[in-house]
Amino acid sequence: MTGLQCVKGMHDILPTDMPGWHFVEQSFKELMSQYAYREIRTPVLEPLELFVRGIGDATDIVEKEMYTFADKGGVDLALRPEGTASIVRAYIQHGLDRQNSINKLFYIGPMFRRERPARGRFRQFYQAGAELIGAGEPAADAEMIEMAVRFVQRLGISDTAVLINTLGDADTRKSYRDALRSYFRHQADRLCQDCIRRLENNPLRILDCKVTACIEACKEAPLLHEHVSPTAMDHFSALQQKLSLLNVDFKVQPRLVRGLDYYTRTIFEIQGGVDTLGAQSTIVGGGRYDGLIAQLGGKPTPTIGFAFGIERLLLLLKEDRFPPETRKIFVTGAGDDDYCHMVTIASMLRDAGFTVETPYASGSLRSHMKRAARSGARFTAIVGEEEWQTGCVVLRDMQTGEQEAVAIEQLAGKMMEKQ
RNA sequence: GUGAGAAUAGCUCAACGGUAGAGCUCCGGCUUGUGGUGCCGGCUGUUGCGGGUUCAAAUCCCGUUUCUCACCCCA
Repeated sequence: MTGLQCVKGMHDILPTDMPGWHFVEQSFKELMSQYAYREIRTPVLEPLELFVRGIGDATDIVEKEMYTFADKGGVDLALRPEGTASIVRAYIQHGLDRQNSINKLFYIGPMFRRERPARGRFRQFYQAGAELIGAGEPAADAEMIEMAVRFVQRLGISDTAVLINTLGDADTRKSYRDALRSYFRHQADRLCQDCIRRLENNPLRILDCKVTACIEACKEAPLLHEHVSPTAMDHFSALQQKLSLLNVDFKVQPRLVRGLDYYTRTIFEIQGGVDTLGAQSTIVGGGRYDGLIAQLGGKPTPTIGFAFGIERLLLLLKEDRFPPETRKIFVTGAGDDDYCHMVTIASMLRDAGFTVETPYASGSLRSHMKRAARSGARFTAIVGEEEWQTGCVVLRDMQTGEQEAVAIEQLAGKMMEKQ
C-alpha cells in the first residue's frame, strides 16, 4: 500500500460499488420527476462570500470546515460545503422567479467539508437534495416531508423515525436564545465544558447535549414553543394536519434544533439505522429558510428543502435490492477463424439493445465459457463455423444450462422472451 | 480540534521476539466444441511509512500517515 493514494477523507467509488449508487440516484430522480421537480447543476467552486453570507461566520463552519483558497486573481473561493446556497445563488442570478413564481429544483453532486473522517463521513461526499422556492404555505412543508419519507421508503429502509419541529420566525430565535442564555447562566455549574462554551456560541445546542447533568439542567429550561408567534404556531399545526392526511407518521420533537441561523419555522429529520450508523443516525435533514434569499440579495421568498448524503444512506441498503444486470450476453466463436462471425453477431445484438461481451484472446472454447460465466452474462451465444454455415448460433442459458440452436434473425427475440 | 483502537497477499484473517501462512479471489491445466460444483498446479507481500531496542522485530518502544470508534461540529 505504498505510493500514491487518495487525499485524507476522499474516496474512490469503484465499479463494484456502482449498482448501489445508481439505485439511489435513479430512485431519487424518479421520485423528483413524479413531484415535478427539475434538476439543476451548479459549479463546485463558488465565491467564498456566498457561504459567509449564507451560512454566517458565527460558527466554526466557514473558518474551520470549508476548503477555501485565494485564486490567482486574488478572489477568495471555496469548494461548496452544501447545495442550498449555490441553488439560491443561481436562482437569484438567473431571475428564475420571473420564469415561474414557484421553482421546484433538485440537485446531486459532490460537496466538501474538512471534517474528521469517519465511517460514512468523508471530506468529499455526495449529497442530493430538493428545494421548493416560492411557496410558504404549510402544504409546501407537508409535500417536502412527504417526499423525503417516500424516498426513504422507496429505498427499502425501515425502522425510521420522522421528527419535526418549528423554530418560529427570525425574531423568535433571537428572543429564545436570550431566554436560554439567561436561564443557563444560573445553571452553569451543572453544565459540561462543551455546554459552557455553547452558552455563548450556540445555546440551542445545549438542548441536545448527551451529558446526563446537562439533560437534567434542560428539564426546566424555557420552551421554544413559548416564544413562537401564534402565526407560526398556526403554520405548524396546519402542517401536522396535512401530514396526517398524507399518512405520514411523525413525531413532534420540541428539542430538535439546527446549528445555522437561517432556518425558520419548520425543520425536520429522518433518523434510521441507529445500530449501523452509531451517532450518525440522521439520514435526511431539512427545513424552511424563508430569510435566506433576501440575505443573499434576492427579494424575500419563502423556501423549504431537504438533503441527504448518499454515502451514509448506502450503509443502510441491502445489496439484494439493487437491480441485477439484465440483457447481457457473451458471444464467442469456437476457434480463431470464427472472429468475423462472432463480431457480426455481437454488433447485431448491441444494435438490438443488449450488453455484449466477446473474448479477446484466442483459446479453447472451454476457456471462453469460463470467461462467459465470470462475466455475469445470462446467456452465451456460440457461433462456430458449423453454426455460421446453417445461419444459427447455439444459445446457452447460463443459469439453467439449457441450450439450443437458434436462427440468427430470431436470436434477439428468443432472449427477450426468456428474460 | 480532543480521547482511544487498528494497519500483514487484490479481499477476510492467522502467526504475537527465532526463515511470513491459510481461505477466498485471480491465472493455467484436467479428450483442442461447453462455464459456474470437483481435482491438480501457479502468481502475489520491502508485514502502511520512518527511526529505536535486540544476536534476532510483523511481534517491543517512539514518531508519522491512513482508517475506525466516541466526543466536538453537523450546511
